[in-house]
Amino acid sequence: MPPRTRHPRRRIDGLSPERIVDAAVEILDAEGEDGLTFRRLADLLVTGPGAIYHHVANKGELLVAATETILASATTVANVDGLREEDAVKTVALAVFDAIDAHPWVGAQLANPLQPAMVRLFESIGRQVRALGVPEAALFTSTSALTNYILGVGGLNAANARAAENTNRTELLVSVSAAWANLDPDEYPFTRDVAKQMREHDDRTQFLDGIDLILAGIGALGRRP
Amino acid sequence: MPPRTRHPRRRIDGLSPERIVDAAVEILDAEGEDGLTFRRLADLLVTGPGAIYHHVANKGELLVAATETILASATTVANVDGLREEDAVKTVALAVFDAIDAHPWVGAQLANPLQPAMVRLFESIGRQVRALGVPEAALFTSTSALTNYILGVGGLNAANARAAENTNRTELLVSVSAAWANLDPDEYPFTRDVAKQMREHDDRTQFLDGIDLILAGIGALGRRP
DNA sequence: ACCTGAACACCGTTCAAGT
DNA sequence: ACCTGAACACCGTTCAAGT
Repeated sequence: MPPRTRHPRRRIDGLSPERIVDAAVEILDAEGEDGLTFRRLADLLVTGPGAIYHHVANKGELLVAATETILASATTVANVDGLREEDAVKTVALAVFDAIDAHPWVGAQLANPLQPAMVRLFESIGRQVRALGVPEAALFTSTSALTNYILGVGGLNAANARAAENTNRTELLVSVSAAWANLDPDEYPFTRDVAKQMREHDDRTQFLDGIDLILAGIGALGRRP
Repeated sequence: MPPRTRHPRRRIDGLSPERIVDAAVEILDAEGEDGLTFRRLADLLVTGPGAIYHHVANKGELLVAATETILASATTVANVDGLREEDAVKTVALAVFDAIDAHPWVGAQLANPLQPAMVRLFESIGRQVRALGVPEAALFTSTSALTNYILGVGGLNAANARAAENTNRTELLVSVSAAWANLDPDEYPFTRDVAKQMREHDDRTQFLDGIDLILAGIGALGRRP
């Protein structure tokens, strides 16, 4: 009998952009950014590396398409009505955070200005910010502040996942916290003091607290126009 | 007579980590992240690629060291006394922003958790945040929010520089603004409306306004503990 | 039209051989 | 001890040759 593989029914018919992107996401999730190569992808799709170029222009486009499949739902979720604007912002932000948490390589893609997901995120947040009654002149700044914060957290998460490829996340937090606690007390008094909070904090709560902080700032601006 | 080169006096004596890192910064500034290879670096230093490994462990360490030379002064500048805490935060943030503006490849390095410059930035900002009288429980969140925002802006600047390798910055802003203005009015009403602000905004002012927003949020938290 | 896989022009890194 | 540069084990991408 034929050996059972993890992908018994691949290639019953031809390649397609969708099939290629799905395989890319599978590799990215399992092996990280460095694991995605056209040779590895061709192996998984039971073909040669050249075949992929008939459906995808290059690696950059493949990464954009892969990011799209992960963030498509997250960046449009705020259209749910009946929420306070602040809660709608938090809902989108958290959806993006959770998507990056489950697929850390997405975090590194957010900085790509060709990434449609970033425009959708900007749009989703911007609408809520406008609905909050923020003055016209402060709309761009307010939306940018929220978007840049989300991008920054995403970038860090992606980098942390890269650094902790073989350990798990809490182990990494413990080791970073330990490193901070051992810093020179004269040069790094603040970071040392805060090392414990770093170890004990919940990433998700912490992320939301940051969003709240920026929303509070936006509220303060709105009140003195 | 011998031909004049751009580096007539290189290699009068041996290699050193400093010389290697300086050459790396020179290449990074002139040709961007992709331009830095060990072969290119060896050419500039009039040696072979293997020689570099006697002074630098690998490419990652080289990038960390290169980032250090650019951010060393920026991340410690806040020790200037006599400033309001808010102004001290803005001074450090702006120093980092200007460093990234002058050396866009630095922006992509900020997410690296092994980057000592990030710890120094966190420390510098954290001290000022503590001096602002922020409650102990909110110190980590407040400092993280500011740091993540700076990291996010840095990541975007790095990506924009990569995307605009052959055009200049204002040209890029114009083309992004045009792309935004042409988005589907039903799907992207907010982004379309804001496209003009995107084109006309001053990056530096915009960045500082975002810092002000987060500082306002921190102030609001402090007032209701 | 779609696929194949060898080939091209690169990488980062190693290491025997030189001085 | 330091340097050299060929060699190794890869990349992304192209393209003649096949179906």
